[in-house]
Amino acid sequence: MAEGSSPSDGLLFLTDEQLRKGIEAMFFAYRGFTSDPDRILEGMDYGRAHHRAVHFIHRSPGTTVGNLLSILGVTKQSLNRVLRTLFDDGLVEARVGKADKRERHLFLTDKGAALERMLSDAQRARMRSAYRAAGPQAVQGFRTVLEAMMDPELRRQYQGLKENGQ
Amino acid sequence: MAEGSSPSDGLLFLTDEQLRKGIEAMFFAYRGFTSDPDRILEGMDYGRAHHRAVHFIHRSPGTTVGNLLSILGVTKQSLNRVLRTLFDDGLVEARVGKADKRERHLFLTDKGAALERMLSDAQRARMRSAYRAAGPQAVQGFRTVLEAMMDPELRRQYQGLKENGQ
DNA sequence: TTGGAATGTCAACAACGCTGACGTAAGTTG
DNA sequence: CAACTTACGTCAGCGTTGTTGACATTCCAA
Repeated sequence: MAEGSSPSDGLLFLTDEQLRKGIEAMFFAYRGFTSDPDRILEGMDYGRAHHRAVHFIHRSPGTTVGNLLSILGVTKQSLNRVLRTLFDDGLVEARVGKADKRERHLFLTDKGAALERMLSDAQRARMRSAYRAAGPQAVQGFRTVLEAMMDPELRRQYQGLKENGQ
Repeated sequence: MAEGSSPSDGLLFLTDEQLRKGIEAMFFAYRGFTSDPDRILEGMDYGRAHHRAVHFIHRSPGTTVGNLLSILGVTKQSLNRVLRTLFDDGLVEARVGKADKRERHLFLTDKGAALERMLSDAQRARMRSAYRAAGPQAVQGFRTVLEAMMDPELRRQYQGLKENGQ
């Protein structure tokens, strides 16, 4: 039992202990991932939910409420509460759809775009430094594993964003 | 401007667009990451906070309340609410410290261990399938980037867990 | 015209963060 | 021993963000 005691020795990275470390890495990394925007938003009347809305409206200008709902995976009541404050504060603007007048297309105002920039600058700074420290090959692996971890439905959403992402 | 239009051509993985994709990958992957345990816990009177407590008590049996507080990064009031229900339901047990009687050392009961297993089996299954699909090299990169993304303080916690991790 | 889709809104509630304040037991130090 | 500090518990109150359920409006489509 010197070596080769496991089924097929290239599979040591699939041991429960390795998987557990991956789980904990996700937990701690996600904390870091959200901490910079959270810090910026605290004190303003906004939170993580506002950040997400602003992010995806920036990402896909003109997206509809329903589309945003399916990306964010929350109820319309929950999203609506967030959108209302963003309208009221003049960060987001809704234009009635041309083709389908029931739809409301969402856009950031200049003020909204300014907030989005502040938030995403902070978040990108952390990603950039992590990416730089890890190197391109690690980044490739990072993205591969994350994609494999998504629910198929969410993966489609994610990949959909990629394409129309400018 | 055919190729080589960027400062130093190995750095294309640091463009804003690449970073944005990484950010979105974290967002969607984390949703998948938490969804299986969430599904199991819904209906029981527990939530994500209970899962985290149970996870780290399993991981470091005999850990103290204070230690758990620093790992989870929440207030004692918040943690206490969670621990109380776990005590009441007989999932977690506290033993007064021998050396320092102010400390309470936390352990899972059999019932608690059973819940932990159910939750971590589900979560590991997802990780395992993602790891398998991505391959060992990608997994290596995944872990490297996540570690680089953590706050230094949290990274120490994470690495501390690694060592005493069985 | 009738049904369903897209959206808004009111009300109530739950989970889980937070702060502030107070209490108690037990170590530690002067 | 007295005084301070640490580890923990607890009460009360509050904020964000998620949930259901119910109801209204507008408008596309069959």
